[in-house]
Amino acid sequence: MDVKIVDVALKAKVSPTTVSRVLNNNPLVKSKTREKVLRVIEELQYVPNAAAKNLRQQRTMTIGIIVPDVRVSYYTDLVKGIQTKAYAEKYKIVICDTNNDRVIESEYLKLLSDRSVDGMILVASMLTNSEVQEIVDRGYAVGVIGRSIQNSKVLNVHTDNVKSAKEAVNHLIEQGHRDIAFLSGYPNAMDSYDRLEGYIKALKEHEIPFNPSYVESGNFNETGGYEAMLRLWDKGLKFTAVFSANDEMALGVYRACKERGISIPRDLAVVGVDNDRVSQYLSPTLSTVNQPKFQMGFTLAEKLINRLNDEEIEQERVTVLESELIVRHSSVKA
Amino acid sequence: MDVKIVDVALKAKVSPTTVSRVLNNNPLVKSKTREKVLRVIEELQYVPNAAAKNLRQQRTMTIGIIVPDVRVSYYTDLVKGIQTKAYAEKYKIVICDTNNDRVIESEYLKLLSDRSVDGMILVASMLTNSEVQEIVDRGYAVGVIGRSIQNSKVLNVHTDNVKSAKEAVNHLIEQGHRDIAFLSGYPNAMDSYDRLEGYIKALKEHEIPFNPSYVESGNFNETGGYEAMLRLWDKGLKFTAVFSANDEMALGVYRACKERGISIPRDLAVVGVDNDRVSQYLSPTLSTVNQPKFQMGFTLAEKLINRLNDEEIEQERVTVLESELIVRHSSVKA
DNA sequence: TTGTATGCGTTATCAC
DNA sequence: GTGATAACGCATACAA
Repeated sequence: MDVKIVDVALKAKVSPTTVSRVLNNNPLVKSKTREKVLRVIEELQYVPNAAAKNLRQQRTMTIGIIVPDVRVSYYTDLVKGIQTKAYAEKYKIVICDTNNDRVIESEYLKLLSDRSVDGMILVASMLTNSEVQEIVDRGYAVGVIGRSIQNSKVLNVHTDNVKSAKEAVNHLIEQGHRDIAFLSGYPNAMDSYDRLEGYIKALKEHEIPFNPSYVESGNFNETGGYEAMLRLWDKGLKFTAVFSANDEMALGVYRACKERGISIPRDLAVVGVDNDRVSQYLSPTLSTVNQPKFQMGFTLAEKLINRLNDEEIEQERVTVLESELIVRHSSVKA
Repeated sequence: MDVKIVDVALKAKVSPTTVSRVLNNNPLVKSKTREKVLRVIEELQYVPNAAAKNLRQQRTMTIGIIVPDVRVSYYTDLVKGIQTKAYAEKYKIVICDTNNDRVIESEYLKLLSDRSVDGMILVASMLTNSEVQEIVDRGYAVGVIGRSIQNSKVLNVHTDNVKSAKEAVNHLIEQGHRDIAFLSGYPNAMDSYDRLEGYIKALKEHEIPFNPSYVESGNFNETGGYEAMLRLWDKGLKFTAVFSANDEMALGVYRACKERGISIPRDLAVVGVDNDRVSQYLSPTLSTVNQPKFQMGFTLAEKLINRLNDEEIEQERVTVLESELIVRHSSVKA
């Protein structure tokens, strides 16, 4: 089988312990010995066995990430941020794609709770609080993005969704709109909830009555956004603008409009959230609230790793990053 | 620490061996014993330790995937296919994003060669043949997408790139174009090479002389495509159509055209490859060669897993799947 | 500065 | 049907 530490030890005429010390940069080793060992390691192409190391050290230097769908650029931008930090800190990442399925998500959680990861990052998770709680209780470091959690240990990074949603809706109102629909995401997603709150606040401030009929859920995905639009129209509602809780659903809005011959922004103004990569390629380009996705992932990974390295760093459990409205063509009449 | 197999054994008044048998569905166990053990496992919320299991069994039920950039939908569609099959077969996946950097890719390869995975899938790899060879020699099952490899053991899935490139260029010629530029990807990528070949063949068949000046490399990414276009124009070349070896680079073409006030398809016809998700949202919509990305990933994972389960299944080392030209608006004048 | 002995938690082998 | 024991490959406590 593979070459192992004793093979190196024998050839270098030292003990396995010494080889281990060299591998782990223990400064006690005499530099001459170190060189000799390193030479043999090179010669034999020795690579330490991960399973043995993990078992012995009770840690795997691996972070698990559970995301709804790796094809959605919002999630992959987060992943990219996470993995950039993880890589810099010598951590590996395991990615689990739940396909937007809460059952699969539960199974993955179980799968990861076999100590194959040291910590987990749950993105837009649909798990129950008690499921998350249990993982924390088992001693895993946990971070979440896109959901709230009542646990005082779970790390979290988000933007001020209430504020940015308010800004987005204010922008629409300033463009002269008063009948504004809202497409929400998963009901239990914090992001979704907060954006609804911002939407309502903006209306209130302009003394526009809030009508719940104008709110439809699109589950954060393209198809959901498409179907939500059809439902809104089928109710016979009149509205001249729509605020979509994310850009993915806005894609569905575009599709629905195309089918029904409705012109954006002439007949319908659209604003999304995320600044998804696609949004700049749409026609018209989509006005949206930029989320610092890479930075969010990076920051959360940083905190998680700090905790794993149990450095006694004073760090906030929750980080709030800045988002900003990007006005493009979908919300401004020519 | 965690509850372990002996804790279960003690509480269930059996030996660890029996617990292990229950966990691994060994039929020898008396059903009454099995039930008792399962009850205790449930009570104690026991989850077997992965590292110990991996060490003992010399396998991890994990597949490593190395991709250039998880933000690119071509790659994530492949990943989705791989992970769907892997998940069904109880395999986990580790994803490594090289950020299009061959040095990082090498490091990841090293990282994964610590037996933390049983097999690897390399996507659009920039590794040398000998690097790949070494991994194979170490006993890892290896599959590749988007590169050729001289090794008789490496699994591969691809489409007929020569044929589909020829089709795409024929389509442009049929639209009346004779001066057609070609944007290639990485020089050593098989996909890139084959698409160039198809491009040349199509020209030859229509007795259009092949001029190497019309070929520029864009390294398969948006920026590369953009810069390649500028280089082509700066050479003072005249051409009315461009065939881009993938859709990502076509995005760069769109950007360059926008900047220079060149209208697609009126002044320049464009055809890409991949049927990237973005391509249908572009304006004009992008004509492209559809690649069955999900199926490619799925199929490769299937073969890899067959090999890992060392079933003596007779299977082809190389699979060729069908691709098809999708004509949209970027290549047809109104 | 280096080496010896032990154990991490599981499963495979063999005996009962 | 079930159990005792060894071994997977490494890092650590302790000894020298």
